[in-house]
Amino acid sequence: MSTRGRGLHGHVLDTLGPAITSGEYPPGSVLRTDELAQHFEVSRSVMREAVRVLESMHLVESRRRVGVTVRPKAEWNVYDPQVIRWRLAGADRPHQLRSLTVLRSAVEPVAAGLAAQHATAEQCAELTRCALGMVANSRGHRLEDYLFHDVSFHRVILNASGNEMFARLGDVVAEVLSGRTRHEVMFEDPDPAAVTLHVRLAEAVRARDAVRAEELTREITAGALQELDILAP
Amino acid sequence: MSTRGRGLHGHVLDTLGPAITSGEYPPGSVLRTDELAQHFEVSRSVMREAVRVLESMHLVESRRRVGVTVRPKAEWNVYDPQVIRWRLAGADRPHQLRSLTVLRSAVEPVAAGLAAQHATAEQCAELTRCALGMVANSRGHRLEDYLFHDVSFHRVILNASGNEMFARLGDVVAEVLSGRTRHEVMFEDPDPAAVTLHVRLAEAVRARDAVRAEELTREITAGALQELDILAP
DNA sequence: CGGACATAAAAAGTCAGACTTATACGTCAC
DNA sequence: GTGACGTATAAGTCTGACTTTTTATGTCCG
Repeated sequence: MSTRGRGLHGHVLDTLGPAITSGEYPPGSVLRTDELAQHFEVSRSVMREAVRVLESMHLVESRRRVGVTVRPKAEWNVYDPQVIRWRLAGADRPHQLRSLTVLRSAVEPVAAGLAAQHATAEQCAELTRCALGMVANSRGHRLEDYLFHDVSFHRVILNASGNEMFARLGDVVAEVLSGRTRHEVMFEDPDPAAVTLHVRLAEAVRARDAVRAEELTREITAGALQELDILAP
Repeated sequence: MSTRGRGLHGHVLDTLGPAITSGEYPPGSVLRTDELAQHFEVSRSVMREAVRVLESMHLVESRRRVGVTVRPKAEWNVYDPQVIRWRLAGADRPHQLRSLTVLRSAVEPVAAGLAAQHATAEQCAELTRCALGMVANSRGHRLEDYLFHDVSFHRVILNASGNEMFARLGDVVAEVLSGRTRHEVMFEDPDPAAVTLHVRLAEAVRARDAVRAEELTREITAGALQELDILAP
């Protein structure tokens, strides 16, 4: 999923990216292009392309006579979906998950308010469909199906906000929600209260009630934060 | 500023990036690596590195036997600082400015609330210093100095939130604020009400009053949005 | 002993050319 | 019309030689 046959440099990135974001090469580490090329058994040209990509993510800096140095974490492009995926797959997954959930709690309520103002009839319908799907799969350990509708729901909200910056967070939200059910232990059925909130949110958007939509979303994201505190206090 | 001597491929990006984000090569356009290399008078290896970077930003997709095709705008990594800069420098600057301001209005209030809880004594002091600097330069067309303190103020808030995702938006906010005074016409001195809000926000953070900090920031960002509506309704 | 300056080495950067591989597209047979 | 097949095309890869920049070293002179 992450690396479709993007060629050799993609394969290198799949190994080197996680190695850097996981701290295996801590900030300040110096890598040599030639050595890396040998290590990965690729040509220097391929290795250079990979380094260029890492450089564009501000993960590393390449300087003559010095080598490729890993940049401090604070400078990384942490909004790059690829970086997010690498970090979620690595050691500081819990930390990253919390950061992203806080981000959600800031963005989604505002997005929902805007969605209530700008959603098309089609988007309203889709929203209702997702909410119903969540209800239908909220019992009996149908976690995968529930997740699918949950993700779709939030994607529609973000898209309907009409703000491109919000819309592009759809993948992030999907990643966070998926992780919750797939990586973290999730034996029980989803919280019925959360399901109800989604249904009411769909109604609020359809009713063009921006204030209520925003407030309901605040409750949803507050729940997500609370859930994190329970899992990893 | 954007391109420190990043080598030839950096120069190519500085031309090709804006050309794509500005719509000069609309989505679906097909470019050929060889032709581009000739056009920019660089070797294919350099051109390939540039393409890889554009690919990592999801601006283009490179496929065998087809070429390098420009991806639809909806797939671009719009959080990439480089992409943001390119777009702010191009034709849809107003649109991008609005998107970013809406993003600010979602993120900054929550960040301020967290800052009130987590700011160190040093950060509180820095915040007060910035606020005072804004006051001191709020009259007499000292726009550049005012801007400097304004940007610093918001950076400190975002950093003090303790959330890395928020912290990384410091550059974006800086870009938006700078643009407001430097690109958009800004004859008059800043709104005294806004200055007061910043002073009160610094106080709220120092007093650890998260609710008030959040509310004050909401007023600040609401003002920024309103300002946009006046300039480009 | 110490600072200025020249020198050398190291690593990234650049280029050119040959070769490989995947794939879109056209052709031909059925 | 449909399917199999061949071919042309453009990206992908590799290699080796060369250039450029930056840093470390070492020497000479004060």
